Amino acid sequence: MTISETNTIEETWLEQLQESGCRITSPRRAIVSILANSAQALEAVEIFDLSRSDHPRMGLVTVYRTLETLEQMGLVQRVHQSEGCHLYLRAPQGHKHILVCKSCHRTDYFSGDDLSDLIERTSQNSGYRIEDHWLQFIGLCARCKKIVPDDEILE
Amino acid sequence: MTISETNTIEETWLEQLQESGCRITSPRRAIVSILANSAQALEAVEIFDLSRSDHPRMGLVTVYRTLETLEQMGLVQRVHQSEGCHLYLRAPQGHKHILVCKSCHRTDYFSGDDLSDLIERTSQNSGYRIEDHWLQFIGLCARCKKIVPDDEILE
DNA sequence: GATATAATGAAAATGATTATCATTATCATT
DNA sequence: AATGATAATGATAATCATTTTCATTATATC
Repeated sequence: MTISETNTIEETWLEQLQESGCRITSPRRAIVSILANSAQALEAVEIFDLSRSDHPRMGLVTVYRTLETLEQMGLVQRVHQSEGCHLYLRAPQGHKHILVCKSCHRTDYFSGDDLSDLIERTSQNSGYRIEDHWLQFIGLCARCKKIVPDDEILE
Repeated sequence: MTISETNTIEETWLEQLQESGCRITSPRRAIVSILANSAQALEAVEIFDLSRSDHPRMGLVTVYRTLETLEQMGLVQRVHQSEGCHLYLRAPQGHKHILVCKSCHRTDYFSGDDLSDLIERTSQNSGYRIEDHWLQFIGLCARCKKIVPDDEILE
């Protein structure tokens, strides 16, 4: 009897790291594990704090370095905030756009837009070579919406 | 014979500042003058440097404070960059989206999209209350495109 | 198991932005 | 035009996120 192996995201990431010539180290395992399993966009320092429960010797610098590596490999993407630091999020397959809760940093994806026409048109009109775009919605998720009632003024 | 007064953006901004209960000071004049006349999104420190040619005693802190005031009044908007600091730009009338040159920070506006349907649909599907959105195109303007040829790999 | 070297983490540096606070300048009032 | 209340300024220091440096440690290969 063969036990069927379920490849978790985590394992896949570690394999990809290895294939890119990176060594598999325990700090990397810890960081990968957190990011691969979080539905929430996290700050570097949050990853640092979470990882230290299992891995007390973790350095914040290692978190930043690993994030950089994972981002370059396309496994993690940054989420931009209008203020403060970046958030980091497991990247979805294919290019999707993000919906971020500004209160709890929960993140969901949405699609259904197609910007390619607009990009084409805009680059023709402007003469720019458009290389990248951001489309990000910011708001309150269903849960946080309840805590902060509708009629309350938010800034 | 009456001389017709042309209200420059600059004068309009100063009036608006005054109407909001702010005092008109010479550092503010200098900062307003730079921002009202720039077609380019500027860093705080660039505004600082530019202003000191006329106003050598300018403080960087004053630049930040004035930017905050002008942003709150809707006269200036921030341009987000994936790395580094914010850029600040004279806000267009009405909500338009921005096209930023990542080389020279020249900025143009584009419109022609309508996200309201997508926002409506997405907020229904997700349960989020969407309060804000960013749509920003990043690339090379016509001028910088020439300097960096098409076939060169950019990162 | 030994070895080359990639990765780590402690400490310090950096760069953008914000807070503090004594001094200065503006503007409404005399 | 001078006065005075106080808004604004700017020098300095603080903060916060991130990066650099470098001696030490751990990994994958021989």
